[in-house]
Amino acid sequence: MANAEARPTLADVAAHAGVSKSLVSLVMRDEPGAGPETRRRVLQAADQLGYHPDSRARLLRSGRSRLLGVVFGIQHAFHLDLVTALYTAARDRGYELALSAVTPDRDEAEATAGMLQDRCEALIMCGPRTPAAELAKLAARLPVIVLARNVRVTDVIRTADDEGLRQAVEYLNGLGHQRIAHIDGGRAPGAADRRRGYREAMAAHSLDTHNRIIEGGLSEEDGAAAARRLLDEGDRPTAITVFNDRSATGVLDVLTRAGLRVPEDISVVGYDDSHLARLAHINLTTIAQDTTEMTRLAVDRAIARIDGSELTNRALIVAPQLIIRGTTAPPAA
Amino acid sequence: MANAEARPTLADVAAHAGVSKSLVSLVMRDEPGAGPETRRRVLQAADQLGYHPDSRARLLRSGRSRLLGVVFGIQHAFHLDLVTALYTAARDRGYELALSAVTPDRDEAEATAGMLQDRCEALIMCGPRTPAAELAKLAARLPVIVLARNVRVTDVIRTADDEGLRQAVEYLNGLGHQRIAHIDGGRAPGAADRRRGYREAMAAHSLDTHNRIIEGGLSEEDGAAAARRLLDEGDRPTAITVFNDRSATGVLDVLTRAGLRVPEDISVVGYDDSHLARLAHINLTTIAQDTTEMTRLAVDRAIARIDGSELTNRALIVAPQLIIRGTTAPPAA
DNA sequence: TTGAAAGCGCTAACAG
DNA sequence: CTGTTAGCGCTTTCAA
Repeated sequence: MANAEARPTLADVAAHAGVSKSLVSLVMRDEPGAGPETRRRVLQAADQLGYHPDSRARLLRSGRSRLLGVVFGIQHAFHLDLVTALYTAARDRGYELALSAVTPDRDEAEATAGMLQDRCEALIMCGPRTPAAELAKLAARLPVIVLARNVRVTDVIRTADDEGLRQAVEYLNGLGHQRIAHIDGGRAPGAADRRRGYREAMAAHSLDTHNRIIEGGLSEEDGAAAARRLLDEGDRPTAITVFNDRSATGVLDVLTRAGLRVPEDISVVGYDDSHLARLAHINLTTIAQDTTEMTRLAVDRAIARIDGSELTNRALIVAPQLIIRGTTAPPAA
Repeated sequence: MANAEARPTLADVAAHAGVSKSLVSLVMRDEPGAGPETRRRVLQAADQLGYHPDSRARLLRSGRSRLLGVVFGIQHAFHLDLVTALYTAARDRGYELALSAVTPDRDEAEATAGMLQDRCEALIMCGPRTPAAELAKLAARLPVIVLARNVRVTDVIRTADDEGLRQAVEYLNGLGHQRIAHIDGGRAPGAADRRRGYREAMAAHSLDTHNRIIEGGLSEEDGAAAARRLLDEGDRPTAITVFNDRSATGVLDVLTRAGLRVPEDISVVGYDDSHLARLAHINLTTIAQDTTEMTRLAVDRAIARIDGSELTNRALIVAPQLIIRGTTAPPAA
């Protein structure tokens, strides 16, 4: 239990096996260049001593870490989906992830600074709120890939959020809805594009007069508060598009408690297709962001930058997809 | 953008400032032993070159990383609360966190192995499902602290889960409830203790005949499914205690959809006091686990082990606390 | 207050 | 196939 005895080193193993350090190094990395008998002896010695290579020394020497830093918000359901997919994407390309969370007590600057210490080869930031100027400074130090936010100063992988809201509005209008409201995301990344998509789609279908944007946010409470305001105001819409699934959950709850049936009395469309939306008891119609594709692109782009490729196309836009579930239906006659 | 130019090193800064590496080293670490003028020159040189110390080399040399590894489930709301609090607790003691997530595509063994590479000085595991024998092996390599699970082979910080359920049952019985059911957590860490606490409390209040344990789990869907079964069976209880808040959310939803009013028709008590429970629109009565205290103890214990203290008391048990919110009331007359 | 030198544990050349 | 020799970038003695 008291693992006080200093950890064995390469040299210890070499001595124990009666070979040179180089051989041990080769064997530990599974590189060719050592005889089978030597290999066996080395592995046995390592096992006996309980040897485990020191990654810091290894990385210091080889100059590479094959480590991608990821900054994400621990409160954001969608970020968690991104992180989940990033692990898979990174592993497929032979990289590891170093996570740094933004929490109520740990802001984005702190989370980012933590990553820079760790000699990550690139930094992937989920929906960062850091000002563009700061991002630019960062990008001068190491490749930075921004996920799910629209900026100009770094590589960006994002969903065509305006298109997403257009799909939602078109679908609802196709069902027969006209009074379609939008509970927005305030100043959150992506919110502006989604608002614009909503407005443009309403205009395209000559529904301008029914335009109704309520200030929301990204949490359940933001959605709930906005829904309450919407109900208070009277002239209830027959359908609501919401900034994200999390906020939509709050909206659904307020509607239900107010005695409204979803979707019979009112339809609701979320955004993200986070795991929340897929839950059987929520079963939310939503606009899916393709996290698999986004994270694959993000990792590929990070690696390309690490490898020093000269790339011009800094923004990669992924198509959203409407996922029809149980919270939408034609308006009551 | 092309940050191809090799990163500046200590030596570069030293040359640029016209001093020795040692001085630069001191200055960069804010250690005493350098003249004010020298200090200024060094800092200026570092700034000009855009120098940032290489933590790998630094740690390699100084032998310490002041890094605590944390393994957690990205799907578990409560783990996210723990991680949030761990960041704060670790920072207070001068340590940093290295996160490794368990995802649907990345099991606990993989998440753990990732941490071992990183030369963390100790490992904190949130509700691990790794068998005790494996945990013991791990603990032979480095100090391991287990949070929120009851095992014998490592240090453990956990809530008195049986006591938590006793509080819930007593409170409900005090309100006048007798038919109190428990939707359990199956094989999840902590589930057995909570079941036992429920049974013992029911017995203590001579409610044995009303004992009713429904198999649940830790997700919303588990709770929803269990609630459906409960409703189908008839002889509805007047109150339900649920394994955790997340599952309770699913329970609430099924009850509401079935036309039952909470708490007028039926009371619900969750567990964890995760942020879910606190949301205005959920407002769930629950048993709080004191994450602040638990993580503080976990970090303290980790550091004590790192420092080689001989400690005997391996299990630290934290008291749970009933948080009364809006999902509980006396049973209908 | 400053500098020179030795090495942390490892990998990468190169010789044998 | 194997061993020797240099360092990676930094901290840490120890002397000046």
